[in-house]
Amino acid sequence: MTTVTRKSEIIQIAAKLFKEKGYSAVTMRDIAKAVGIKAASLYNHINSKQDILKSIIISIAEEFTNGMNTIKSSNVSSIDKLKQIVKLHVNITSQNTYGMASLNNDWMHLEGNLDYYLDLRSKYEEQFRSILNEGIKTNEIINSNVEVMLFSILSTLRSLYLWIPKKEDLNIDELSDNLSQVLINGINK
Amino acid sequence: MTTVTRKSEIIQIAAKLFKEKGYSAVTMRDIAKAVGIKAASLYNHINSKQDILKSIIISIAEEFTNGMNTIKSSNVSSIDKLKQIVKLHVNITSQNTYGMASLNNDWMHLEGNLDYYLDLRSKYEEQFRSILNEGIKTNEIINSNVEVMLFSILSTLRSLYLWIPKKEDLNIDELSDNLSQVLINGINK
DNA sequence: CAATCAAACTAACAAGTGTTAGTTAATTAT
DNA sequence: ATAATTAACTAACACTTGTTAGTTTGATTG
Repeated sequence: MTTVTRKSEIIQIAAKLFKEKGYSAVTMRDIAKAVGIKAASLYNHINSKQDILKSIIISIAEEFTNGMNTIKSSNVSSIDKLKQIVKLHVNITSQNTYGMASLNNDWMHLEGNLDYYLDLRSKYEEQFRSILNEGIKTNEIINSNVEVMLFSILSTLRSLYLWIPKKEDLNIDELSDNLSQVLINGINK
Repeated sequence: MTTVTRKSEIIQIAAKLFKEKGYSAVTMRDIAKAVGIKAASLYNHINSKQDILKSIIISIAEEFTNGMNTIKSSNVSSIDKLKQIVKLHVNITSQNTYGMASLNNDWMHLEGNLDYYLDLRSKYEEQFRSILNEGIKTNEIINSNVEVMLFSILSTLRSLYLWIPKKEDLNIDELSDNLSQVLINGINK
């Protein structure tokens, strides 16, 4: 049984505001008003504004790290690993579009955990890159510029938080399949 | 002869700071210090912080609108139009990576020109969409989910500002060709 | 019933915010 | 040479910022 604490409620509401205006433009009074209490009362539940940001970003970053580790060590083709990465992004993003906005746009405002976040991110990209390289070696993937392929796919996946909320009646599996199709096979007939 | 005015210098420096920390987190004193003067002196050249943001974003948005209009009315295949759109993004972004960051991340902080910006953006997307639909009709493009294709390509192009600065010895034409290849034909062998 | 505690409140703080007013020195135009 | 302009400065403003201290209220527990 997962109890919805007041703290988690505050963090969720803050994430929504952060998505709309960015971390720096959102004040503690903004968050308090959205929660329905006074700014000072927030401190009965959270330590600081910075701590809210950390709670939002780090947990998601670790989800991605864990997901990537699982995929990396799974015994399937490189193309199938890419499809699983797409699924990973669609799943995490659809469950927390607000948080994904903070992760994408406000990571530089992390104070005590910036190095840790950057470390997770660069390792994630490195594992992604090595999956592409392996696919080239096994002749599954075209021998083109790896950085361009990585950039192209990752940019799309990282922007999902902007597009998923627009889709009413979202079918996660259908979206994942569509995305994989377009990202892997292109749009050319 | 294009004279580099003090005003344009301030706007360029501000854009760089906006890219690093976002509009709201950058203070007039930050900008002044980077320029090498006092905050109050900025007002001899610009009207307000908001005006700096407007100068950065609107000019770029209009560049995209003009480029898209030209492409839309050109007499080439849909695939070639897409290649031209890729070129348009690479060209504009490589000339102003700082400004592109503001356009992507700080557009919501536009005060007097938000509606105008949103109008340009939605019309741009609409024209992009119609090029894809035409390509489907002429059998150049797969008859898959248009929104997913649009989202996928546009997300990649909009993220270029993050990746272009990392490439030393950037070859614009080579990057455009590589990107077109990946976006249109995918990475599958 | 008394004691405890969680979670709200009011009031205030020190620091930082964008911006204005007024001044000064150096350059340019008449 | 004098006037006008440009672009810097100092000082200050009204307001907002994140946060702390101390208090009150209502529910829960012994």
